[in-house]
Parts: sequence; C-alpha cells; structure tokens
Amino acid sequence: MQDSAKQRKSELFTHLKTSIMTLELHPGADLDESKLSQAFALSRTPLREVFRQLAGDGYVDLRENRGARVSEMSHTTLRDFFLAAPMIYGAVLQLAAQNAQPAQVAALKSAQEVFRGALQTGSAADRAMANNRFHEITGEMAGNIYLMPSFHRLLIDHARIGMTFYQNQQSAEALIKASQQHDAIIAAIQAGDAETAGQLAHDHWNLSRHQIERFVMPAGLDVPLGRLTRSDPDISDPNISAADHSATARTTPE
Amino acid sequence: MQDSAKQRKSELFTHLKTSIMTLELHPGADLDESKLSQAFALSRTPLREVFRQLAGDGYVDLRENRGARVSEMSHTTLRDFFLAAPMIYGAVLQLAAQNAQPAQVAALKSAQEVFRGALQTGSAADRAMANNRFHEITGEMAGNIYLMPSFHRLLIDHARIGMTFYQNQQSAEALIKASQQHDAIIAAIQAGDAETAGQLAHDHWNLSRHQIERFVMPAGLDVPLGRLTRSDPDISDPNISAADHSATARTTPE
DNA sequence: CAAATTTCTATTGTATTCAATTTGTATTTT
DNA sequence: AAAATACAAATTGAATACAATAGAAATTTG
Repeated sequence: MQDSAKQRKSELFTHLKTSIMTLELHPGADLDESKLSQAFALSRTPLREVFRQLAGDGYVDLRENRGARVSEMSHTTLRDFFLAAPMIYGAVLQLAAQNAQPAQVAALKSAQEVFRGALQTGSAADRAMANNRFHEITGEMAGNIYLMPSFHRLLIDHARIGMTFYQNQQSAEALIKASQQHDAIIAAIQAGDAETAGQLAHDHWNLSRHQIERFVMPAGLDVPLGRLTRSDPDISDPNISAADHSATARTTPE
Repeated sequence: MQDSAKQRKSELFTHLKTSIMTLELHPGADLDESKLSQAFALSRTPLREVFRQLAGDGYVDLRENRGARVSEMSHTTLRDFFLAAPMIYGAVLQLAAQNAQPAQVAALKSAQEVFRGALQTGSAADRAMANNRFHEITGEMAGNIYLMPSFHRLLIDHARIGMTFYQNQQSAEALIKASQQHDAIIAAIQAGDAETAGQLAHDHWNLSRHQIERFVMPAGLDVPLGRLTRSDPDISDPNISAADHSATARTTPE
C-alpha cells in the first residue's frame, strides 16, 4: 500500500481546503507541520509542498521562517470582495451561458439538487460546500483561464463569508431566494442567454451583500430610547444596487 | 555564507520568472530539476518548492510524476486573454486612480522612464520587463487582493505575447503610442480620474490587440498573381508569428 | 520481422537527517 | 523590580538518502 502516499497527500489537500472554507480552520489559524504530518502519515516534505500549493490558490499565507497560516479576512478584504465579485462573476456567467456544454449543464443541475438538499437537511458546512460546488461548475463552463484565478479566490472567501450566515436561522428566506436564483441561472445558461446570466450574477451578489450587511452592520437592538421603530430594508429592496458599489460609478474614496 | 541559501532560492525564483516572461524559456519547455539544482547550488527540496510556487502564480504547469513545464499558450489562450484583459485591467486602473498613494505615483513615473529608455536602447526583453513593471505598479495601486491573481496571470502572458512584437521593427510606432498611453494613464491616476483611467485601459488593450492581429492575421504579401517569385519566408517576415510557434509548434525535444 | 513483454535507466516523489532561525525562559545586571 | 542578555527548546529550512514511477531499450515470441 505504498501508492496511498499520493492518496494521503491529496486527502490532506482537500481536507485543508474544506476545513478552511468551512471555517473549521478559522482565518489566521496556524497550521502545525508536525501534527499534520502525523495525522496524515506523511513526511514534512510533501506536506510543505501542499502548503505551497494552498498558498498559490489563496487558502493560506506562508511566512518566512514562521509557519503557514490560514489566509486572513478583514474589513478591507470584505470591501475588496464585494467590489470584485460582481464583475468577475458577471463575466463568468456570461461566458458560461455562451460556452456551456450539455454535460456541464447536467452537472450544474445535479449540483443544484445537492444544494437544495443541503438547505433542508444539511449542516452549514454542507450548504457552503454545495453552494461552492455550484459556482465552481459555472467557472468550468466559462473556461477562461485568466478569470479562474481570481474567481477561485473569490469562491474561497464566498464560502467563508457565507458560513457566517448559513448557520443563522434568520437567513432561511434569503437562502431560499438564493436557490431560486440558482434555478434562474441554470435556465439562462441552458438558453445561452448571456445577458440575463450576467444580470442574474449581479442579483445573486446583491443578495449576498445584503445578507452580510445585516450581520456586519445590524440594526441596533430593539430597546428604544424614546419609541423608535425598527425599519430594516427588505431583501428585495431595489435601492441596493451593485452598480453603486462597483468600480465604475465611484470616484470618491470614503 | 549560509544565508545565501535563501538568497539563491529567490534568485532562482526571479530568474525563472523573467526567463519565462521573456520567452527565454518558451511555453511548453521542460524544467530540469537536477540541472537547475546544480546551476543554483540548491538541493532539489527548495527547488521543488519554487516550482510549486511558480505553478500557483501561473508560470508553470506541474504534472504528476512528470516534470514541471512552462505553461502553454495556444490560440484559445490568446482568445481568453483578450476577452479578460480589458475588463480586469479596466477595473485595476479605475481602482488605481481612486486609491493611488503619492509614493506609488512616483514609482509609476519612474517605471515609465525606464520603459521609455528601454524603447530607445534596450533589448526586447528589457522592453517587455519594463512594461511589465509599469503595469504591476498599477496593480499595487489598485490594491484589491481578489483582482490580483487574474491580473498577474494576465501580465505574465502579456509579457510573453508582447515579446513577439517587441523584437520587430515594424512595431516601433505602436510602441511609441503605447508609451504615450502610459503617460496618459499616469496623468489620469494622478488626477484621481477613474473614468478616464478605465477608458485608457481599453485603448491600451486595443492597441495591443491590434498589434497581435497584425502578426496572427497579416495582410497577404504584395506579390501580383502573374509574376510569382518563389518566396521562402524570411525571418523578419511578419507571417512568422512567435505566438504561433511558442504555442503549438513545439513537439521535438532537443 | 513485427508486436508484445520484460528489463533497465533516468527522473520524480517521499522519508530522514542535519542545520539554522525563532521564541520562550531563566539568569544577570542596573 | 524592570530591562537586558544569554541560553535552551521547538520549529522551520535545506540536504541527503531511499523508494516509486515512467519511458526507453532490449529481449522474447508469434
């Protein structure tokens, strides 16, 4: 059973990837070489190669003479995220609609089924990974090697950010809506309708962004000073448009 | 002199990067572990880590149980390239105009001086690398970690594609124009004019694209139908595009 | 003689050993 | 007692040694 060495190596690789995306390994966490090499029965040499590869994909950061650690997420990365995501993902979905192969459409539908199932019975991690798989397939459909690096990096943090509200009950309605958007995306891709697909990308990210906003900047607790009623913007609020936040329309730094 | 180990490692890293970008190592070329470890007085262990890192950045491809080789370029990658480049680079320049720090603007001006100098006295490789440095600084200005992976990947192939016409005399006028566009880009960034910066990005890539088109699909030779002289393609013949060669024509090992 | 199979060699992958750097702790000094 | 230095333990980086795999060469066999 010597061939299992390579097997263990790729197991370690996928294990670390999913652990990072599901926040099991939280941003900034140190990765212990000796512990991991013990746990996966691998010597440090292949282990460190895995670290290097994970670093290339954006999962971890490597520091000279210091350990590897899970890549950080701060408020600035969150801002960067929602600036870049609609553009990249819009492009990916447009290309996906143009280039998707029938087999890929089938795979996407199947991934969507898994996602739908995870919404009902799965854990938060299941949901995040199922959603991730769905989006990854759209990336494969687009098939543009120059977009993939940024797209993948976005998907990593999309999963991590998503984990924060996949757990929360209050997000249930939003998740149902997200699932419906997935269906619409599938339809647009199958119809080869690039324009609609691009529009759906924006809607999809707006939904995500709105969810995040509810967590990062929640309305204050409902204990009024005088008698303040709490007015939370609705999910379908048309005032919140991605165009406002995308690179094009903004000239003023905050 | 034990610290030189790390030094040699990073030397190897930058050497491979520049060799690949300047086509000294052509797309598809095999990287010999033992030869390189000898040449840089490094054992194979750190060498392979460099390979992994280069693979993460998109310089090389790693194949299981087979060597590392310089990442390929084909006609499909060329198409992907000009689809993605205007969008990514447009976003980068807009963000650069919004976020550029004075020190960065100074660095950009200095890089442009180097580029201008390379146009007059430098080699094709000097031009490609100087141009690359200019664009890299704009990426630093934008400072969006989610755009950088794709942006860097584009810059790699921008340099490689550019090498094909940096050598050619007929591109002289286009290079002058490119230099002028650089100046305009600097001005827009310094003025914080994101919209103009974005427009300039498109212009800049259109220029590049037009140059490529002249090599990939040149106008036919001006030899009338009646008196066909036997014409062996000349080295300086624009019909012979290095982009074509580097991509596909490489099947024979030396 | 050609196709298939086996053996051999060169190269890649992994483990282990050794060196160097970091970091925590204890001791000394002011 | 606080700061600084020296020392020790733990962790990371590199080199060597060993194992496996792939591709070429040679042999066998129909």
